[in-house]
Formats: sequence, C-alpha cells, structure tokens
Amino acid sequence: MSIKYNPQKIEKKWQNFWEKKGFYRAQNPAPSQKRLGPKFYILVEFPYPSGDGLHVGHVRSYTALDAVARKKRMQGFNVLYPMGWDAFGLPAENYAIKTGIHPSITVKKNIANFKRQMKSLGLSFDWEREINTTDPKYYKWTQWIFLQLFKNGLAYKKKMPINWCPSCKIGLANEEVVDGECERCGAQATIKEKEQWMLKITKYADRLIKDLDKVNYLEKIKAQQINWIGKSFGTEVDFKLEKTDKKITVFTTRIDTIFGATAVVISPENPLVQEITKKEKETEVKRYIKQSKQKSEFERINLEKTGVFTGAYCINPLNNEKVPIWVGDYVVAAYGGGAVMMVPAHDARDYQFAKKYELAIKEVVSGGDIKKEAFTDYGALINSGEFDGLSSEKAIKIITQWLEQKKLGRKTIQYKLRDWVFSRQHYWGEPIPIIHCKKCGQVPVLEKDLPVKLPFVKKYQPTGTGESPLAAISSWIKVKCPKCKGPAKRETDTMPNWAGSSWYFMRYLDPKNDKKITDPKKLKYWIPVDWYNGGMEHTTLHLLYSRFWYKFLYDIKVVPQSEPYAKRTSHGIILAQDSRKMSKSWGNVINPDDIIKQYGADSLRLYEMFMGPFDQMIAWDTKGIIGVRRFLDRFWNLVLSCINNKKSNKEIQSAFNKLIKKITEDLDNAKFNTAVAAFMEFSNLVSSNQDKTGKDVIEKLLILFAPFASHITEELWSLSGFKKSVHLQKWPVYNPKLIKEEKITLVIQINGKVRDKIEVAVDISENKAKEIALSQEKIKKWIADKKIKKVVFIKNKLINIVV
RNA sequence: GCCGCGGUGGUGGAAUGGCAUACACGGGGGACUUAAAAUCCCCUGGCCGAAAGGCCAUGUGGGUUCGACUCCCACCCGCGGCACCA
Repeated sequence: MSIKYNPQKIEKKWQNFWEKKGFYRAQNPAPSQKRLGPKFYILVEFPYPSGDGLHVGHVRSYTALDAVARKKRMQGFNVLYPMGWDAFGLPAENYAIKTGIHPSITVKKNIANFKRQMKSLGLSFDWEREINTTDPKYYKWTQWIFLQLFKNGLAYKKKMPINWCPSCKIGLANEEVVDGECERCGAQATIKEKEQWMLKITKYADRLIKDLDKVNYLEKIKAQQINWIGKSFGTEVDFKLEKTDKKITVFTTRIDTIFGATAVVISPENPLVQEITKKEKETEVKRYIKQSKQKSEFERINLEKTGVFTGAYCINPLNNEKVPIWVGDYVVAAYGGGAVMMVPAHDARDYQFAKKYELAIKEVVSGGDIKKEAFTDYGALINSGEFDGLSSEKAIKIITQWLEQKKLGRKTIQYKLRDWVFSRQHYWGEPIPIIHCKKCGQVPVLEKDLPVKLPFVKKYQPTGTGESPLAAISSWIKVKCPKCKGPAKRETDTMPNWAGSSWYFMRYLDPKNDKKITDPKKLKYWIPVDWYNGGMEHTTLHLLYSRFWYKFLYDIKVVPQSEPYAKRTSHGIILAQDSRKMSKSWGNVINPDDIIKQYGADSLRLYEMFMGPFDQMIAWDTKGIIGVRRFLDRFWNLVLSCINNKKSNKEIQSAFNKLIKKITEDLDNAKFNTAVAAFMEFSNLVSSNQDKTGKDVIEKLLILFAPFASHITEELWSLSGFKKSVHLQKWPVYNPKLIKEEKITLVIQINGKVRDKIEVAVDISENKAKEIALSQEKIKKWIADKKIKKVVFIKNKLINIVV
C-alpha cells in the first residue's frame, strides 16, 4: 500500500478544482438550452451569520441535502442548491452598541467566515446566486412586498402591547424577555402600549390550513401549523344588556350548555367595561384592571382566576334569565371578542371561578358529578327547557339554528392565529417604507424611490422613548410627502428578522434583477422548491410567514402558484456530548473547523449522516467520528487494492446492485444513516472477497459514494486514471436481474418459532419446500409423533408448520 | 389539559406483519511490536449447559394472527409544540 489516505492534503485541492470549474452552477432555462433536464430545487435554511461561526447543526442539514443535490445532478437533473445570509438581527446591533462598530462591518466579517467554513465542507452550493438580506439591492424588494401588502390593506397600524424594559427604556423582542426579565439588565419587563405595524395573516388562516393538503410536509410539521392556526367551530351569541339596546357577543364551542350560564365574563381590555360598569362599582373595577395590567404573563396564567362584578346584568337569550357581568383577566382579550359566557358546571375554569366567588353552579348536561368537579364531556341535556333530552352534539346544531332564526346568534369560526406584529424599534432591520404626512396620513414611498436605505448612524443606543435609533436622525426623517409635497416624516420602525427570510427562496432564481423581484419565467421554471429542509423551530413562524407572503404574491399575480414548498423536512438538533445544548457558557461546543482539521471534511460529512435518524435529536459523540474515519481509511485501501482487478463475480455484482437500489431509495427518503451503514456493509463484504471484486464494481461504487464523501471519491477516481470528475458521472442504475437471487434461505418455523433454515432454489413450490423441510433431522425431532395441523408457506420467505 | 413523536444490547441505532439486535461505538481475547500507538483477526443481549442445544428478552398488561418490535385496546415513562383560546 503505497499511498495513504490524507484528507488534509486532498480536500482543499478538490474544493478549488470544483469552484474553478463551476460544476454546481444551476442553469436558467433559455431557448438555446433545450436539453437542460428536469429541474430540482433544493433549499436549506440560510443562516444568521453569527460571530460564533458555523454550528455542527448547520452542517447536518447542509451535508445531508448536499448528498441529495449531488445525486440528483448525477441523475440528470438541473439542480439548484443555493446559499445566502439572513443577516439582520439583534446580535449585530447589540455588538454595535457595545463597540461602535457598524453592524454591516461585523456581518461582512462573519459572512466571510461562514463561507470559508461551508467551502471547507465541500458543499456544492451555487455561489453565483449568493444573497444577503441586508444588501439594499435585496431589501429593496422586501420593502416592495411590504408596499404591496399596504396597498392591499394587509398592513395596518394598531396600538399593541409590547414588552418594555423600564430600566433600559427600550422595547424588547419576545426572545429578549427571559423568564419575564430583560435579557440585558435583568429588570422586570413590563407591558407598554405602542402603535405597531401589523400584517393581516389572519385573512389567510383558512387557506394556510387547507392548502397543506397540496404539499408533502412531514406530518408533525403539518400538525403543528394546524394547531398554531387553531381553527375552531362554534357559535356567537348576543346577550342583551339590561335596559339598553347594547349587547355583549360571546363565542362558545358549547352552546349546548347555555342554560347553565350563570355569568358573562369580559376581559379587562374590552372597551365595554367602561360603558357598562355601574357607578357604585367603578373604583373597584378600576383597581382590578390596574392590578391585572401590572401582572406578568406568568401570573395571569398560573395564579388563581380572579374577577370583579361590574354591577351590570345582561339577558340570557335562551331563558331570559338575568346574568351578572364580571370582568376577569383570565379571559383572553384577542380571542372570540374578549367575552365568554360562564358555565361553571361544564367548564373547569368557570368552575374554579364560581367556587371562589360563590356563583351559582347549574347542571345542564347529565353524566357527571358537579358537586365534585366540572363535567366537560358531552351528554344529555337537562334543565334546558324545550331542549331537554337532546344529546350535546344535536343540541349544538339545534340551538344554533334557533338563535339564527331569532337573529340572536350565528354559527362562526374562530382562529387562535393573531395578526403578525411587524414593527421593531431597532436599528438593524429593513426600514418600513412609509411616510407620515399631516395632510395625507400614511403615504407609501414611491416604488421608484426604493430602497429606503438604512442610514449610517454614530450611535446605536436606544433613544429611551421606545422609538428606534432611527428616530434620532432628523436629516433622514424629514422628507417631502410623495402625494402633496408638503413636509412629512419617515416611519422609523424597522421590520422584524422574519421579513427578509419570508421570500428569499425566490430571489435565488434571479439574484441580480433590479427591474423585477424575480423574472416570472424563472419563477415558473423553478418554483415550487422541490425539497426544503430546516429546523423544527421555524415551523410556526418562518415557514408559516413565508407561505403567507407567497399566497399574497399569488393573489396579486406576482407568482404563478399558491404554495412555495412542495416538500418540507426537518433535521433534529445536535446536542453536545453531555446531552445538553451546545453553548459557549457550558463549554461543550463542537467547532466544525477542529473536526475537519483533525479528521477531514468527508469524515465529518459522513459522521453527521450516520449518527442517527435525520429528523431525530441526537448527542454528538466524538468516538463515532473516529469510527467513520477508520471506515474511510479502509475504504481507501480497499479501492486501491481492487481497482485493477478484472471482473467481479456474481455474488459481488448482485450485492452491489442491491446497494445501488438501497442508496438511491434512502437518499430520496432522507434515510442517510442506513445509507451509510449499507456502504459499510458492502465494504465489509468486498474486504473478505477482494480477489473476487473487480474494477467494474469499484468504479461504480466510487460514483455511488461520491455524494456522501465527495473528496475521497474524487481523489480515488482520479488515481484510477479518469480525467473527468466523478461528480459528472451518471448515477448508476441497478439491474433487476442481478438483484434477483438464485438461492434463498428459507426459514422453517414450528408453531411460529424458527427451528431451522435451509438453502433452496428461488421460487420453490410449497410442496417441494414442505417435503424438504419435513426431511430435516432437526425438524423431524420437533414434529416427532405430533400431528401436523396446518402449514403456512410464504414464497421465498418461510414455511411454518403448526402442530 | 390538548396535539405530535418516541421507549429495542453496556452506548448511538437497524428491522413497519415473516431469521430481533444490521451498521457503528465500547468491552474482551489474539497477531504484529523490545514496548506502546496504529492496524489486522476472533468473540461480545441475558440465563442454563462441558457441548449439542434449550429457555427468556423490543416500557407494562391484554387482544388479533399460523406468526407481532411492527396492527388494535388500556396504561406507564420520556421528549417536542401549544396552552386560562371558552
């Protein structure tokens, strides 16, 4: 064995070679390129280029899908596998506050590092299409989409509670609030009302659920999205206020229990509170509302349910009973109108509330023991007048119809999904392209004036008023109103992190187009993304947001389909060796650079695919990577010792054809771990049959293995004397004839237990098999003088003799 | 509480109705070496047995089936998501 496997020596060489040759550039369709082959668009989530560099979790997703991309190219597909940078975000801004270094400089540095790391892994990204969300040429189009949303009435401003740190005097993003405290200074975070830009995602709630039928996402992803949107069918009922024409409308999914409603409870935020509260109760109610405003989210949810009587009453439309109206902060303001009917006998929360305030508990559905606890199941109605005896299911239908006829209620659908809070009071984000004019109101920036560039500032410190740092740059703020040319002011809020990533997959198709967001022809050719992989944590935010934007773009005829991603998978996170999360503070972070340096990129790639099922969480184990490296060493020697042999024998050929089948299928099904295991298994077979394995199989084996270990295969391929890259070879196709066995091992069972195995010709008949089986010494012993009751024969698998 | 996923050797895991424990790690033994590392070869679920062989074992308890890790029912445990959503 003359040459030794030395990844450090060969990997860089081939990475440079591939880059120079431009193998991985996707071809856009043009009239002259008729024979491009079918397209295949593979997308992995682009990273936020943090100062910490690439995480082994990124590597897991990128290398697995890199293997898929490489295989698809070899199968003749025109593959697009792009990469870019989701570079707006708080860490860069916080770093700027600390050091005064502009975020764009930090980001540039981090991107260079990420890119170097990705290249050192031998990933086949098409770097010609690299995008960066903080590039004005990119965010011009993010702003453009916002303008379309605004013009179509889907972007609006509304007073919303935001997290506020009274010590830093700054609005906090949800992720900056840890256990109710400000992440920076540890002060108790409070709530502050502020005007916020909102996007009307709720308008798309139903379609976002329904269209999941059209796509191939992992079931758990679909389930989580459906859950998050939270569609529920129910009834709205109007409770007339006593002695007025006003009414309170409540939402319920259990209209069958309305005869048991002993109070109506409205949330403290409900504007009706002021209107209805009786004089004598005013101080008490005001005090209560003030108190609940000071409560943290945690307190509101976990402490005892509380409330206060307003002194007012309304009328239950079913039985005309007088029902007291209470204010309670356990009622969610933003859901179902912020008002509920309280049915203590049949709702656990209402039961608790009623016990505390000694309100009546009236049983109207039989089946439980309401002295002990609320009965929340369906049952037969009692104490419900003309509806007595009906089942809950029927009563829900009939009572709703009754209400509809009398115009006192209606069937309705509620969603848990809320509109998307789209404003951030931060510097490092896309400026929202709106101009405020005293005369004309909110005026969109003219499209020809896009992008609204983020101005350079000297101070990134928060302003203390809750406005973004942009509010301090008067020269930037002062503009002419595009409509009336009068003096006006720019919007100073910026967009959230999620903005740039909500449409980035479109820009890869046409990254340099400055006339259009993307050429429609290219959209038509490439979209949908054929396979999108990313983290489970993005299911309910990024994935949903981007589907929403895409559907909107479809509605305004910018894109040709209504769903952007045909298939979505998710990789499990990689924990540290100690099974905790990798974190700098724990000191258990694995840096891909170190692994590559020590074991080579191919070992890292292969290990991350081999470590366990792709979608499952798993702990890092450095022992495992040593095992993979050992395998590569053996593989190297094996190839070199067999590559000049003549022809493989039947057994090897048959095993190899099975391997082709397995690898092809496993890659399509994201079963990377078993694919790698199959390579190991086949190598073990070759290892003990070296003289029977020839170049016919070895050459194809290199091709088959190239998507996984892209460097070692390229080196061995070239050592074998080939000039053209292994990655430009055709993907092997298995020969069904060679896969078919001539002989099989037939399992003989007695009463379902394996007692013997025999080698027989394939497709042996039942009678023949039975004859042979019964003649086996071992089997004779088991049967002895017992009577054979039944014989089950499964062709080419087993024969089971029941005695 | 609701939704989803999972529970298999000492460890990561394989097998979705038909040979349980592939592949790898770790462990044990041997070869090579003055020695060690590396490498190579053999063994490695538990129990009984000298061996042949047998019995037991896929979270627990039932069921369906000639046959169950796999399907059905009930339960226990772990993980992830949502959660005062009426």
